[in-house]
Amino acid sequence: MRVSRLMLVTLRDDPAEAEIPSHKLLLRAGYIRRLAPGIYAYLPLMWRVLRKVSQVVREEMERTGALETLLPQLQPAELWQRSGRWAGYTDGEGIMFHLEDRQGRQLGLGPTHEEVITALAGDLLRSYRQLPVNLYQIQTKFRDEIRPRFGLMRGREFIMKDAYSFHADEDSLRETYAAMDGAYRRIFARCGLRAVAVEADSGAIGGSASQEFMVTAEAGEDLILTSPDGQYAANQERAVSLAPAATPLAGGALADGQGEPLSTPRQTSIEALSAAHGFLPCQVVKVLLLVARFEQGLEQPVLVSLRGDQQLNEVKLANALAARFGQTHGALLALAPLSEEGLIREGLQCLPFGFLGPQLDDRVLAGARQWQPTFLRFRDHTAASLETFVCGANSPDEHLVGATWAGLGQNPETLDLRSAQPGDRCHHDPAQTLEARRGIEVGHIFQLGRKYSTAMEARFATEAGGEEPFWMGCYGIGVSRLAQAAVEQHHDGNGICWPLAIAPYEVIVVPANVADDQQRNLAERLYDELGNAGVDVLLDDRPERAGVKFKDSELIGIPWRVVVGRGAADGRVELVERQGGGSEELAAGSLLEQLVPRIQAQRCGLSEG
RNA sequence: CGGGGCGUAGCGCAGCUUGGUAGCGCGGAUGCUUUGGGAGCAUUAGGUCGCAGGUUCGAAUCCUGUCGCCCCGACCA
Repeated sequence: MRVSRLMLVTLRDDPAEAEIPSHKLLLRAGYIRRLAPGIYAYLPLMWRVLRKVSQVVREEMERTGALETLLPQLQPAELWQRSGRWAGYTDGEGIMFHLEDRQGRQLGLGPTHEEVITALAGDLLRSYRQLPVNLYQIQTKFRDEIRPRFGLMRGREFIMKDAYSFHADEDSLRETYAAMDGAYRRIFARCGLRAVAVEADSGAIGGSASQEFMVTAEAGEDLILTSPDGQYAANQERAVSLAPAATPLAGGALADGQGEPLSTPRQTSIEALSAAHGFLPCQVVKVLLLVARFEQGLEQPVLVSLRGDQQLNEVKLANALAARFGQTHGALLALAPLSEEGLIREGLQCLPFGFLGPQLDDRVLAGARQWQPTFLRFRDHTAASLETFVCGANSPDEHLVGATWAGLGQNPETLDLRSAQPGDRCHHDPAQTLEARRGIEVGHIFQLGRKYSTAMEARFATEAGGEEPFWMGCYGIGVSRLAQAAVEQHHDGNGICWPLAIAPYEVIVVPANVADDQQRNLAERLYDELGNAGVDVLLDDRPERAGVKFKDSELIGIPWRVVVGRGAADGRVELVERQGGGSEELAAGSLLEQLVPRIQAQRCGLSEG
């Protein structure tokens, strides 16, 4: 391809709309253009990158025996009602774009394809003899993100590879899950990305085991916690750890564990309380009130007790709530702090926020309009294991000292509800402490189990002659996100440094001065030879000054540059590697034998081949 | 939705406080010079100042409303 014909429009200034390096660079280098928030045009260079990434994905999926397919993006609501996800995905903060056709039928624009594929599988897969099957597709997905941002990182329209596997039993599912784990590691390595596999929360997709693949980068939206020995890595949403030990409260239990009142005027925060009376935050039990709203109308107040120095992990709490009520009340639609406005709306008295204790009486909810009249009570292990503690007295400006769980007459269900923090000790080896890194989630694999196949009555005939729902797995890769993550991980002050395996072109031939016949002719000849050797090659034939062409070639990130300049008369050219900027002069005649083997090696990315 | 910010030429911005009829850099076009690190000179095209009201002799500038976009939080490949 000739650069003069490439519709290349590069920008000298950073566009105001972009914040992170990869987003700025993709805009500046002419890879993408924004059409609306979260909606981008992939310009010709970007499309080549996306096709290369897709090709790597395809090859590795095919290698595991997966079948490529292409499923409808326009999906009937009825299908989603059968799985029970229509309401959760369209109401409230649902992310599915949905619409009504002229017949008044409800349709959704596919954010994911579990429903469609499960319906198909139920139709086509009749016998255990046909299993296992793994189907995948690469296509545009639609999600009405609350806040699209960072270019392709979180778009409302994006390219995703999604795969769905069907199995006769759980062992077969685990086998495919492991095969996908391996395929994913190869895909990211081949694309030249340093990625970390971490334990993850299953989120709205549901299911049991799940693992995310994170490209480590400063701009990552996720916080991941890893142990230095590499044995443990998890998304913070999911991470577990050992909390620091608590210091026993001096004085022990007071008033038979009911605690002695302590005047604590305006000391509404743990910090103020501790500072005023010489307590440590780990000696205090703090109480958080929330309200959980479920699909079928249930609004359940929740009282969570945590040790004062710990943070609530809302994902863990949401999972506990979904596990308890999902069957009977549908999806958890919202989980929000119980607020003063909420109390007023319910016609209830205001509560002494800042002075709440776990013994808060259910009577404060009596007469509520929508809410259930009793709290669902949980406590974190760290709070449960305190022998004696300080807590709110449930009246303004008063706390209790020397309280015990028995003394307060409380014994709420004990769960892991705390957020693991960097510096915490690890479960597998308390000598290891968690380290924090930021990551961009580029892949996620799930063992779904039988959630969808049961809901949608997708069954197969077993060897014994019975009928059972399929065991299912699903496996996603954000293809467009991966491409941008590659830029985030591979750039410098001059622009993008594409890993060669996914670069739009592998080599750019730059005649320093196209007005010079010798330079132009030699450049043309090398361009032809490289093309004939199967190399993706660009020729910068624009009548620009050399400096402009060098800058552009670096900005757009072509891995190799062949400069045909002053040396052209003697048949000499300069070979420059984008990554690192190393350059060498060599005879034009030996360019192919020097360069082609290196390109072939780099096409394998970080992997051995 | 809550909190912050911004809408002026294709892109990046100034002008607004203190109203006087729109400017700078980059980019585009033409010509000459230059030619290995985003060239110089000259000429030139391009803007209902987001939109709608209002105040005023006069509004990019002041007032009211409205729309859009960006950033921080909840969502996720």
